[in-house]
Amino acid sequence: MGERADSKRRLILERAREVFVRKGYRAVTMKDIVEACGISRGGLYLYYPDVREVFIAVLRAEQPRENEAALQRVLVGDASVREMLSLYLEDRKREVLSGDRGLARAEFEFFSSGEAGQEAVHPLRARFESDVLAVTQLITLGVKSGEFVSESPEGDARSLMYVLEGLRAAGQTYGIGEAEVDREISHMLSRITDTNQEK
Amino acid sequence: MGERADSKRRLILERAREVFVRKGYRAVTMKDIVEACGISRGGLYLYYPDVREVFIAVLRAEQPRENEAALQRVLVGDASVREMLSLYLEDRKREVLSGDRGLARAEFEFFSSGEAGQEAVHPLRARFESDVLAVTQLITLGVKSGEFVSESPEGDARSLMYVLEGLRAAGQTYGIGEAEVDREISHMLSRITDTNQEK
Amino acid sequence: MGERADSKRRLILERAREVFVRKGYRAVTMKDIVEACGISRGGLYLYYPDVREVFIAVLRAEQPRENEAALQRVLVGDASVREMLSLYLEDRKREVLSGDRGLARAEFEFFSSGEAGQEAVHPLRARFESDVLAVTQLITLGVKSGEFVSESPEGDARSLMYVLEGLRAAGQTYGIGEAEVDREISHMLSRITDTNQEK
Amino acid sequence: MGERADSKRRLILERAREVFVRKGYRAVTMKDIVEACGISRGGLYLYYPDVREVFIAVLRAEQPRENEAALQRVLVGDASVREMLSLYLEDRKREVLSGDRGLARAEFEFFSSGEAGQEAVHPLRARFESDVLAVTQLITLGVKSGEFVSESPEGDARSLMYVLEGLRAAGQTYGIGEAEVDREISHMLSRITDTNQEK
DNA sequence: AATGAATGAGCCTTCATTCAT
DNA sequence: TATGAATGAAGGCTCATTCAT
Repeated sequence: MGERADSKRRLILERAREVFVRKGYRAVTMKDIVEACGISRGGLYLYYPDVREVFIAVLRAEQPRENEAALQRVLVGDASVREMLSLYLEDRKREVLSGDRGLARAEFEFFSSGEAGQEAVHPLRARFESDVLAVTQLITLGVKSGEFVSESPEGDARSLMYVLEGLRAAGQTYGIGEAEVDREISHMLSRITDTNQEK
Repeated sequence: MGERADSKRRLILERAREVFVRKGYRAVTMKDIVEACGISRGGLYLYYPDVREVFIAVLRAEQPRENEAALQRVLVGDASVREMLSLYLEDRKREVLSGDRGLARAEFEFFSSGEAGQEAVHPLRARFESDVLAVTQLITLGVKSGEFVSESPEGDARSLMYVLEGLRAAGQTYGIGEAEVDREISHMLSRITDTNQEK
Repeated sequence: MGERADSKRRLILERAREVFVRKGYRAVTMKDIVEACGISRGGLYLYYPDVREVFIAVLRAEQPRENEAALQRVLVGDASVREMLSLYLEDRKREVLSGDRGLARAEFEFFSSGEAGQEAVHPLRARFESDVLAVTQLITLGVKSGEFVSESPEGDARSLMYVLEGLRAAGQTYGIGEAEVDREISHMLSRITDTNQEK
Repeated sequence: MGERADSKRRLILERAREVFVRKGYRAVTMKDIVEACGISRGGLYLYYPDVREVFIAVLRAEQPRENEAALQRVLVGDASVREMLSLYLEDRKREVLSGDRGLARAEFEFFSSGEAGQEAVHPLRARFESDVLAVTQLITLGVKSGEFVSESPEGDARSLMYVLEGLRAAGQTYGIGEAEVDREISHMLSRITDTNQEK
């Protein structure tokens, strides 16, 4: 029961995820998902009543992936704080630049189309806040070690995150070049970097 | 002929614009547009072959409106530079908080859905750059008048714009409160206002 | 416009009527109607949004046919009152015995399935009352001419009608033979015919 | 085996009966029955191959219930013949007026939809004839006791039954009020009631 | 015997698009 | 130019029915 059904659910979510990554949210039909899963029309309806529910399930399944990502991605390793932040930002930069925005586009379409009820609102904000927290901690560590200068680590972290968010949005709409991303990141970093470290 | 056709085109674009504002891009059908315009199905096809072309035309018609907007919106008046920036930011804040993003949502859906060829890529970027320019000029003015402190007016303007972009994106997805918008804007402004900042 | 649309509507109702006669109400699909009309799927939806509406329209179109029927069917001719009543009863008898109950079955399914709102409730009762009235008048005439004996023409007419209704119902469910119909009709008639009855 | 199977069959028929009472015949799906029984899809198919067979089985199980009903309901008690007939008619009146027609609606749909083969035709006719018989006996008794006047007890019984059938049919389609039912019953009764008893 | 996951046929409904007028 | 009736493809959804376990 649970066994089989669970693995089927996993299969569906996995394949559906690929579809959402490829086509966004609005353009996805039950038929698309059915075909991606290699199951029958009725078979899919056995698990999810419509595209919306599939997407919400995909979002939910995404959370673990994300949660683990944020802090772990940043804090692991014996690198210096500066290097850790750089690594994190490299990651985000790649995300911004690559067409592979993962679910980002689908999420955006989903949330901006009013189909999102309340249930599905959390994951994205959770991810954002989790990243803010991670970066805040990094900056705090950096301030202690003398690598960074910040009167408000959380404020600076949050601004940085919003800039990244803005870069992502810009990248998704009108496209953005590596140079511009680098420039923005440098500019934001320069604010929390002791002027004497900057070379 | 040209006369008549032009005014018909204008009518279509005007009504279609309202539809796009209301429903975004993907959800809009030729039928929606036809009904909004009060013309016949065939009549619409006489001017535009599909939704995409209507939208592109709407975008093009939008540009003048935008271009005029940015600088004018900011530089008009005999207020102090500081007040002018505040006014502009108030504007953007309202935009972020209200669901009414004008064509923004439709544009986003359009550009992020791969349906945009090359032809129409400009408008959003153009608007962004136009705003960057306006704010850069404001900051430069402010530096001259001693109201602002900035080593790189354009860099600071751009960062500010990206934060606004990020706030908008966040607002569109998981929602955002006035307090948070205020906090972000204040934080960014404090960089170019606080005399002690850079030293 | 009206011209063309009206004739199309008439075509649809005519063909749909045949379908309802053949299959009743519940079993009829939009597809059935579409095929019976020889038009396209979308074409039907242009005129009626679902089976229910088609049926209601069929019912409405039926009324004139019916109204004209009742009295006319009975009172026309220069036959004696007795003969006129006999003719009418022959008619009903044929109706009871033949499987061809016209729309009766469909109407029954429609009204007994709760899908009938208020709008369409009238036709069946209207027809019944119209028939009651006709028969009442006949009996009254007969009493005057000395052919019939009745203390309450309307009461007798109504009872007769209910018996016919019962015969029809019986015929529709478990079937009924000509002999039984004849027997019932005779029995009811004997009440208003036999001079010795009431004494 | 037989044991277990029989009780399972009984369970199914019991629950299925409720479904048919509620939804009629045509609207009932195997799924409805499965859910009402709380058994598995496959489980139901083990006993009945389709809705039709379930319904026929329900009908068959209904007969005992009915047969016992008619005569018993009427002849039991030490009331006068007149009172016994009144009781029976009260019963029927309630049946006509209440929306709760038991299986009547489903039966009607079943028989009038051509899905009834020959096998299942009996129950309804059997019930009708059984009622005719009971009322015939009552009238005969009444004639003997001087309470009723009838030249043909069976003929009068049968007419009365058809009127009841007609009332039921009318009630099911266009609705009928208590006054009208009373009026009809009185009218029919007045025929077999000695004029001098009518006060 | 019993289960319930899976299948696929069938009907519903909406639109983009065409075309005769 | 303009109309809007008509078409048919596309996708949604529900069940009857089967079958491996």
